[in-house]
Amino acid sequence: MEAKEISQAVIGRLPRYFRYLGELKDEGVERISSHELSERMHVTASQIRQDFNNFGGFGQQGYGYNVEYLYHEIGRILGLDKEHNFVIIGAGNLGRALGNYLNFERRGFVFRGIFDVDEGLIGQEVRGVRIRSMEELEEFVREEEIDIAVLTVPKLSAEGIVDKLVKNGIRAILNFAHVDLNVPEGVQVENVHLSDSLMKLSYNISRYIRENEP
Amino acid sequence: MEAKEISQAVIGRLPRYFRYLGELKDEGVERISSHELSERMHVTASQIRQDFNNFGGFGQQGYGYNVEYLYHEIGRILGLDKEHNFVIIGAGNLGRALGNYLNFERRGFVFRGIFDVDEGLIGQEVRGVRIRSMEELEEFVREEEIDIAVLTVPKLSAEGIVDKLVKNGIRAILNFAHVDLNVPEGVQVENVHLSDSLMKLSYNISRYIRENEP
DNA sequence: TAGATTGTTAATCGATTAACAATC
DNA sequence: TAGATTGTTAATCGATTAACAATC
Repeated sequence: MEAKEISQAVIGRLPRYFRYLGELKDEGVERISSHELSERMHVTASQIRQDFNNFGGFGQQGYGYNVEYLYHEIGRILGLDKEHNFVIIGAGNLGRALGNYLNFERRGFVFRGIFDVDEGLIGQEVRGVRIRSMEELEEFVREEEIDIAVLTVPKLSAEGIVDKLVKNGIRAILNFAHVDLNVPEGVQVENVHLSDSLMKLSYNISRYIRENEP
Repeated sequence: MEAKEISQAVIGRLPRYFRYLGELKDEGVERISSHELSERMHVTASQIRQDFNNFGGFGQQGYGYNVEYLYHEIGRILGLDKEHNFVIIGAGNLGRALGNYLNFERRGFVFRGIFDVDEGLIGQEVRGVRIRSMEELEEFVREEEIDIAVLTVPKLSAEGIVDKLVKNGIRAILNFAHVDLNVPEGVQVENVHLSDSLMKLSYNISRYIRENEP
């Protein structure tokens, strides 16, 4: 069924569908047509139907989609029915904030460990998880079957840490370090480059001013 | 010169070019061809030339591109030659961490204020900036000519705050709240939806396992 | 000048939208 | 059954890549 390659453009839209369907579910909505959903999400009904049909038919002609069922199915497609153990590497301001913020246990993401090189931080706790020495990282990732590493370290140390993670079986990295990571295929990377986001905003501000406030 | 509309796909690549050119500059590299840059960045030389040519010819036949000049020009295109005042709204863990982390003064992004509803936080400082009451937000944005708001508040309060920001002339929002913001055209939004990023990783992990570890 | 490499046009590829027959 | 809406094929649009003449 799920044989042919799905484009990342489609994957990138799944979490948003999942969020809207969750809201509909909470509102007690039982069924929804691609047209109604398209109005709510500001995308075309055609795209919605194409996207869903990448994974097989979830709807019913003349009826639409059952919200509860579709919500559940998209969650399953996203792999949210499985648990994912994650660690945070770098217990600076951002790393500790994410430890408190990434509270996605109900989505199956379990915060298992946090690491830093700074002796002063080691032993402190973040949401009940003890900050460990970087020395323990490799064994921990291997033994505790960590899938995902959230990387909040300076760019210069990133590459070395990534090598260690890869060597010990990491499957994915959420990268906040401002470098492009080199990983073998099979290791997934999502970059969160906040300065890039700010620069895009800056460009679009300038463009808007140039075009509309001459 | 910069008349025709540039696609967001191109804009999205500019910060990365900017970063690589900055590195080349720091390495003392004087000139680079689209082919050399393509090898370094793992994109096609053709795309590089097309992208740059959206903004006019920066290169020279038979020579390539002057690194220093191109770096400077892309910075200018991104609007980094202008100052952008920003505030952070929500002084929770994430907001405070970003106050310390978004240290982009040298890129022209100036941290001017941080706001929260929590009486206990008001008066504390984040990188020398005092946490203010949300009551002061509207006047501050208006009087201090704030361009950019970094939004780290619970999703339920996001929409109300966005209205206030828009009313007082905000130009762009970096949105960490897990909702789609409704803004008039002319207000730029970049979303940083960390749970969406985790879900994409989850999907790609599942897919890789399904296809390669049957 | 000869060689290199851009700027730019043309070809290809992929993603989005439109249309409609199938069917609930 | 008639009406509604999907699933899917076809048409369009836009973005990427290839090719090459222009030119430094």
